[in-house]
Amino acid sequence: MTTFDKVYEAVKLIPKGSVATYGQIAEAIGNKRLSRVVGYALHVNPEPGVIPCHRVVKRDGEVSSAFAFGGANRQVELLRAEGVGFVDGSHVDMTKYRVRALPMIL
DNA sequence: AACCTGACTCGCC
DNA sequence: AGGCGAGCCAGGT
Repeated sequence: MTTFDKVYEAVKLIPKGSVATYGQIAEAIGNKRLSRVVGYALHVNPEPGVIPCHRVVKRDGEVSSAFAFGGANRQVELLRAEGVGFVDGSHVDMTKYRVRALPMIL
């Protein structure tokens, strides 16, 4: 079980219609400072259709600038399709759609 | 094998 | 309040 695998596991646990921050993923796998690694993990291994990386956003709710499935705009589209609301064109309404607590990965 | 970099976050100035 | 440096892991050069 590598750190990357844990990241993927945590991301898969994000409920549909909600989003999680990189920090929350990092926290779920044991170290909140891994937030950076979380992003890199999804960057190099976006396993399309398996890992819902579009549900992962920055701490302030802004979608990442380099999205693998066709641009940040595509990510926003996917989230909207799941019922996630936005405060503007690129910021998720974190007060309503951010997951309260993400299960710890052991 | 070492060094650099990258979807981030937080603390200090 | 905004800017900068540090800390984390893996892969490429």
